[in-house]
Amino acid sequence: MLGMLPRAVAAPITEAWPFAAIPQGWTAMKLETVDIRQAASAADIVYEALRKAIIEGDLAEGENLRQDQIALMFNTSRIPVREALSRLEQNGLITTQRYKGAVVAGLSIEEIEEIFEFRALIEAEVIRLAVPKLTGKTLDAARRHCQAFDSEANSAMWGEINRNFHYSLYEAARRPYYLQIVRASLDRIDRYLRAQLTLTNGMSRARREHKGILDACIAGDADKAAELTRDHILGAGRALVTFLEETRGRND
Amino acid sequence: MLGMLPRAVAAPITEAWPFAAIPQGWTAMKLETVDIRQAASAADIVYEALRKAIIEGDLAEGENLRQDQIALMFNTSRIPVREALSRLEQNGLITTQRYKGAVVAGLSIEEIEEIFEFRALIEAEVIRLAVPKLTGKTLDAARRHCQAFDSEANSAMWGEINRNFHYSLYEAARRPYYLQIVRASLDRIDRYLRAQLTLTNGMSRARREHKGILDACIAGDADKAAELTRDHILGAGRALVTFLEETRGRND
DNA sequence: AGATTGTATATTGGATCCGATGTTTCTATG
DNA sequence: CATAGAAACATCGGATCCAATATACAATCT
Repeated sequence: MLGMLPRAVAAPITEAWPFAAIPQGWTAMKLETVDIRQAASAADIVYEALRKAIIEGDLAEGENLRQDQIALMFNTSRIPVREALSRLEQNGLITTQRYKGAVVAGLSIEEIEEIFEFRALIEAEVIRLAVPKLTGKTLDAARRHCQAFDSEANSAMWGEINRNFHYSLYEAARRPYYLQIVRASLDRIDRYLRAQLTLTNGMSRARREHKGILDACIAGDADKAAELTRDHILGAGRALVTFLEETRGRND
Repeated sequence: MLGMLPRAVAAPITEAWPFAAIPQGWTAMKLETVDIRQAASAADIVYEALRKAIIEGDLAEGENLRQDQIALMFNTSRIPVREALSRLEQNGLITTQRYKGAVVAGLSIEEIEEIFEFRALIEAEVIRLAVPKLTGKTLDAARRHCQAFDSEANSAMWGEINRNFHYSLYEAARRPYYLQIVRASLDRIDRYLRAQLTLTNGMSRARREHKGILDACIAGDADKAAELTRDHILGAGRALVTFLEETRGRND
């Protein structure tokens, strides 16, 4: 499996990670979180690692991304790094300027509001399509993910658990294109959500609403599950916006 | 303006285009269709040109895309070409395999159905949001695009006119993220739509439905405009699917 | 002193070269 | 003559080198 990749890139997985070469603030990025076996090229690894680091908030908004530094980190040349950065820009996660470099993209409050509105529309529809196709197995998985909220104390994992819960239900809709869009939308705002969830106590409400959605799914009530999902997302969006308005000014 | 770009890439615009270097079947691709001034790099130009060629059907489904051939076409090296191909793959327009190359991605009938269903959901909502914000100016523009259907005999232009009509209304919603998604969705299925429109006489119905949507917009009836848009897209999807089922088998 | 210009450094985008691997063709042998 | 193995060819991903440009800072002029 690993042999499929250039050795220089795969090496950090098994050997010691060259932390000394990493610029300040970068040590939090862990390559172990990237599934090497699914990567076809070094650019895939760099892309996935950077994407994770951005959506998890390890790379702060506005942080400079220097090609040669990243190349050094991944023990590769700048070519795969550029390809990864180009893809990240395509997805709106970073912005680049010629001869000046790339920075992690920030979102204005208006943009965040739009994305939540959009997510509410899509995800409500996805769950409506999913409910009639739910099996006992997928419901069990959703139940487990729902309970994982209660047992997980590490707030850094909440974002991941949140995704797992929703996706476990969404998968049943068998709409890969919808899910791809949902994933991209969540990527954009995930780090803001994580910050808000850990700093405020928005988790208790999320737990309650998740239980409600799950119950509607178990009852087979597609319309109710859709409405609850819609309210859940819009409510989370409103909470996030008020949180951000306190943190930063209205114009940002 | 042009000076912002490496000379070798910008050259074909003003000087003679090296058609001799282009492999067979490629002469239909015209660089003039790409707005050079908005491109920050050669990769942007290659990306836009290939994207246009794919969505307009100039590059057939399954067609091989060789890096060095494309690089020859654009009078550049393979590096920007690879970046462009990587971005196209991210958007699902092509698929690549190591050491084997890239091919224009094809969609199964199920995937096409899903995308139309998705578009109906999003675009209906976009027009619902747009109607209250429509001004006389944007309505005039939409009216002009709607009439352009009647006067345009060149069927190759219908796809472009269709986009212009819908987008002129959608813009008023002031939802850039929605529009970005709409654009990406349309990119995926546009070439199939174009083929179907020119080979069947689906244009008359499209004309009629466009007029209905426009009238609802003029009347300020957001719900009706949304419903008509939804029906318009779903109807076009059904027509396309039956067309494709006749052309190819159900499994493809 | 402040503004302006010139130079050194940093950083990006692109070209060329190289190694790895898939594909095709040709030859040798049963 | 058919088939298996080898060799030539094609193609891709990555590394290294080079050109263009932005920024920072020092030197110079008013």
